[in-house]
Amino acid sequence: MQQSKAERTRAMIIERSAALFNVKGFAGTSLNDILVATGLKKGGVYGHFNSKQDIAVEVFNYAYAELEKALVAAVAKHENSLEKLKAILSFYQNYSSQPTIEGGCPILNFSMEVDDTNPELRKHLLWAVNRLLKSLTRIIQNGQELNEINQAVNAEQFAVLMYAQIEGGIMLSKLEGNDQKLQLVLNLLSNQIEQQLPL
Amino acid sequence: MQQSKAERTRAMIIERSAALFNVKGFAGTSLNDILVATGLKKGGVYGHFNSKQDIAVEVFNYAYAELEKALVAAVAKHENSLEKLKAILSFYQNYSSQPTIEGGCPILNFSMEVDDTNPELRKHLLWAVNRLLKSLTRIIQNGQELNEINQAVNAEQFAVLMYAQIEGGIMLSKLEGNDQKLQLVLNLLSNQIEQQLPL
DNA sequence: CCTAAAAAAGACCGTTCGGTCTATAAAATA
DNA sequence: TATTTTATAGACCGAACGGTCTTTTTTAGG
Repeated sequence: MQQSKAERTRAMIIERSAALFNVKGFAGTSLNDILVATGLKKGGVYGHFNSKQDIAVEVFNYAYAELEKALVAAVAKHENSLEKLKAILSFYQNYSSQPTIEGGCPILNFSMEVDDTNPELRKHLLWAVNRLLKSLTRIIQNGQELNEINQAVNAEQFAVLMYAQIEGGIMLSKLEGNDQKLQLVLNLLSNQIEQQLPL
Repeated sequence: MQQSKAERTRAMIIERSAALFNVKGFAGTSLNDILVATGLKKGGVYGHFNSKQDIAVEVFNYAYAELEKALVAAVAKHENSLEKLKAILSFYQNYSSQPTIEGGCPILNFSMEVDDTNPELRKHLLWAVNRLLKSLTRIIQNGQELNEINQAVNAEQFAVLMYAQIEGGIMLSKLEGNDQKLQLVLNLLSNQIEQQLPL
């Protein structure tokens, strides 16, 4: 047994709490919700964390890591840069019905509540969104270096556009309760990729 | 004095509470926040509303109405359909620095918290987002009827794309604390309009 | 198996939560 | 201006909030 009991319990608390925060938000998730989800009592939880805020930070980091892991896995299956970008779209095709964490995109969910009110969590959000945008930009830039993608394209701009569209699509789908709008946005994005990126 | 005291006070409560809910969210806004913002005591507020939930619903309707009013005013200045669409982009250029209600787009803000947990408020959100998308679609369709916009364009699809991009841009700008990303998205959207919509 | 260390239980804390109700104050009407 | 109606204050409620601390239980090492 490599992992200590404490480490396992701590990880369990984060995993079980992730869906709570992602669905109900920071203010909407109570300590009692966490106790119910984990089966622990207050003493058991506060032995591993100092505050609800601390749990939320760890939960976001975990939720983002899961998202990134899934994205990296989807992208890694392909060699060609355009295929990599398409793989990201494919990943999001199933996303609203099978998100990595219940409730949908953690960046979107956390950012709407947190930006104005919670500077610590905001730091982590900024880190995550920049990391995602940089990875996206890098895929496009690599494609340009390998002569798979048109040099005239502004990689950073296209990455932002792509990301904004996906998040907007997720928001609409979440609100409407079906993935219709997200599928539409992803299809249109796929067209944009095919029309604008190739040499 | 046409408006009764009650009507004025009720309106005042909604207006003063709008920024609270829009910034801190439903769960994050307490009754006490509302009392401080309005200068009233509980008796004074609960004489006009039955619950915090009721206030939130009225606040959202008010916030959406303000947004729509501003959008309609911006669009009405132009005759040409393409100009109308560009006017919407211009409106959002100043949006993150000067939103109609503090906190940014009420649809985005409310939808992220509410969809999973608050069916009554969700109804109003769906109504608002559909109304906005229909108006956008209608502008494009009118442009097609007047031979200002290419018939080959799918009006509904373009409206969704445009809306998703704008909301995604707002989200990024809100998170980053500056309107850089929103400006970028709006510029790219402007290019898309110029390249795809004309005859 | 025994014991020291670690983890979890659960009682307890003050505060704040959303909401109710009665008494008072203010506004509208006659 | 007198009176009735309406609006607001403010005390009050039980429940839930996030968080602390002592005691008990469990885990792990010798």
